Amino acid sequence: MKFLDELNENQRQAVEYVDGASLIIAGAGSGKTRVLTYKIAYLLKKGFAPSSILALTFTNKAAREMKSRIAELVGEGIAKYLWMGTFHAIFSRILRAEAEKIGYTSNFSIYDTSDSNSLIKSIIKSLNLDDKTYKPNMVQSRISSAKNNLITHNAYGSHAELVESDQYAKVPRMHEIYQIYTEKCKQADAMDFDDLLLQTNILFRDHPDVLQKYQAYFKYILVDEYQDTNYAQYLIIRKLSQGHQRICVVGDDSQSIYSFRGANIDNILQFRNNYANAQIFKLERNYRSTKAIVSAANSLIDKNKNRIPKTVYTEKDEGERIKVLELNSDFEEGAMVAKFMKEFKKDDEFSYKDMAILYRTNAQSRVLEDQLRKNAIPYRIYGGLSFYQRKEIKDVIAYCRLICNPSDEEALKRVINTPARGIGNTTVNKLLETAALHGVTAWEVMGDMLKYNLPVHSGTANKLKSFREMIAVFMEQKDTIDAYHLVDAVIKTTGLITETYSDHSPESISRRENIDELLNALKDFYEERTESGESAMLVDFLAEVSLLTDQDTDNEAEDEKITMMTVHAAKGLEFKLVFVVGMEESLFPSAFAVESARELEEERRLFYVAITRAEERCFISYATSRFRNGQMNFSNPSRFIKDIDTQYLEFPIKKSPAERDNYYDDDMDDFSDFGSRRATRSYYPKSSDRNTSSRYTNDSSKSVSRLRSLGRSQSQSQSQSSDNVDQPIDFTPTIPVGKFVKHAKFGLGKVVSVSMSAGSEKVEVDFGSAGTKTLLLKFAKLEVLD
DNA sequence: CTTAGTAGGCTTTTT
DNA sequence: GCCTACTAAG
Repeated sequence: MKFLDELNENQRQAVEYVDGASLIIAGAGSGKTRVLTYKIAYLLKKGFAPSSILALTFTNKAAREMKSRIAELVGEGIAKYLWMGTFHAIFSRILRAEAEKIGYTSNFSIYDTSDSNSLIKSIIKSLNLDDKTYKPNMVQSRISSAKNNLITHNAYGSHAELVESDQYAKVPRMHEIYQIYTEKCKQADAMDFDDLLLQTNILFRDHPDVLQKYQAYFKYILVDEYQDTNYAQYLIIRKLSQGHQRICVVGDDSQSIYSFRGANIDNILQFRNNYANAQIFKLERNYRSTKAIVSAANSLIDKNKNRIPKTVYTEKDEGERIKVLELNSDFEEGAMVAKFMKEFKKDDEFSYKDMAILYRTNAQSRVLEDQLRKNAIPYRIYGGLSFYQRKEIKDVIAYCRLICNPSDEEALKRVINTPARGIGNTTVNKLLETAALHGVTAWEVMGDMLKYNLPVHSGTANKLKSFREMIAVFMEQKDTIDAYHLVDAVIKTTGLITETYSDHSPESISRRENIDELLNALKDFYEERTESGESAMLVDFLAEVSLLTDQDTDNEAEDEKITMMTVHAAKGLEFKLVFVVGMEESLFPSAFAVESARELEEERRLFYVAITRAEERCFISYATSRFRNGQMNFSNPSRFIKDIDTQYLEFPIKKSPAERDNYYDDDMDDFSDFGSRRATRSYYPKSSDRNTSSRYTNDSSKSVSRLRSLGRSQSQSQSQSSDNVDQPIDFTPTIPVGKFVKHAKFGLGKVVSVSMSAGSEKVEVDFGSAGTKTLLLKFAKLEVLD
């Protein structure tokens, strides 16, 4: 087979082993996707029918890309029969086919995170619980992690550990909430994202015949990004592969960064224990980065204890060392990054599309953005609110959901008064209460308000009636009119778009654009489906759209723009030049992670992911002060910088005072420039830019507040910099970080950070149970202990 | 019932 | 600082 020649020895062995379970440990940049695609092509050549191969990925995008690459190897006609998709997409398909076996209809709705959240809120309220104690988000994540670990609401109550933990967290009625939540979902014929995996497990557990059917059907199973699977996913594929053991999982334990979403790194670490005769293949040759970058990353990840031993190497040139930058503030950090980018561009070393800024949190993007705009550097920000999470889009989808599934209470709640039609909260609550009282859906109550004694005035009753009639018309049409034309009618009839015509605010314009974009997507959907002879009805569209995210829509990497995104979002991508910014304690690693060794290791892996995105050059920067949550914070360089072997680092660039002054000059220039922000946006004309609408709409207010903060921080950093001119930034603190100190009131504590503030030394001390306090050294009487 | 104003909250987020 | 989600007045 010709394409096997394009693989190295390890890759080829991994591809050719098809007789039993195998684990492919694929280091960063080791050609993982290539191995996976070639392996599938190999399986096809070996005689496996495409429809007998199940390949699971974590994003639709990954699935689509892999499918098209396989199509190039074996032809579209064959590739299209592969079962390739995300866990959620594939198993929702199976669940729809088998729905009635587990008490659902095949049209079940999929509740997204905000639907779940809203449902949980209403449950907490109905139980008369305090939502300060029972925080909806907390409840939601508890339920989610229970589901990820396949603990049903029945099992929850008898799970000693969970019950105890709930007692401890002062939320003893968690179990009850979970139970009602489950019932409500079922009543609404709705599954949340976690249900798609949980219910698949329930289906396989309670219906051995169904399991057997799929076991026999899927003759080879492949899983990508295996390090990020959770227990529910692990068990599904374990059950499916039980008989033949023809399963191949691919992943890199060093890049496991999604434990907060339930991913369990033990799945990959314990693979050999779970699959007795598993073969392990290690892809250790990196084709992406220079030696300096690979070595630096290796020395970093080596500090993690919990990992599968491997040594990533590269045959590329040594390359430049990683440059570490120290700045006085987040503003200067942005300015410095912009400056470097401009220089690289000017020297023709890199073009903008080869550059990326990676950060730990989305909130960091603002300052960077300002600096880039100031320097006329075009950028694209990834992350933030996705297209499908925008209000107007969710409204349209909610109408669709209601039309296909009248039991969908969350959809009903969302659209019943959107746009405003005089059905307010009081009415909606009465409606829902009456429905609950009679054990029927709100939709049924609306159908016969007299029968259910709905306590509303005749005017309100008429409004409910006409709303119901409007929806009922669409319900009758949903099987005869295609999705595109139906949704078009929905948007017009319901008045969703009408209200955006009346005013010409940027909000309205952006909302209308988004709705138009959705309609375009629908049109494409309709045309593609019609062409291939597939059904293009509303239910078909909904089945797909509920599992779609923003990651799937865009792909204009060709644009000459730099990329800005969180490190999480950057996984799987590569750039010639990478800036990893905000390498500070409490930010990266996140303050949430420093308590636990396990979480700290995950943060280190995250940093590993960040560095290994770089092909040629990598910069790491930290600021000694930063605006966070509206106030100035002082911080120390991240401990992770110390984890990198210094021989691969180039240590701080000390800025000359003159150079520093330049930043302020730049800032001043910008004051006159702010009014032209709108014009600046023409750098980024594509409406598919994420956040377009939110940024757009708040533009003026934001620039005003931003201006204010700019002015404030400037005076602050200026006074600080004048301190620093005669007092170098790396002053020797009176009490070094890490020292134990004793405070009269707070007791024993440990120095977390030391910084200069307006000429005085400021220490941050962790007093354990008394909390972390920031103290000015000249006031706080601290006793230094050895 | 709608709206404007304010209090609280806050990592990461492949589905 | 910025966003959301709830509360008080129209």
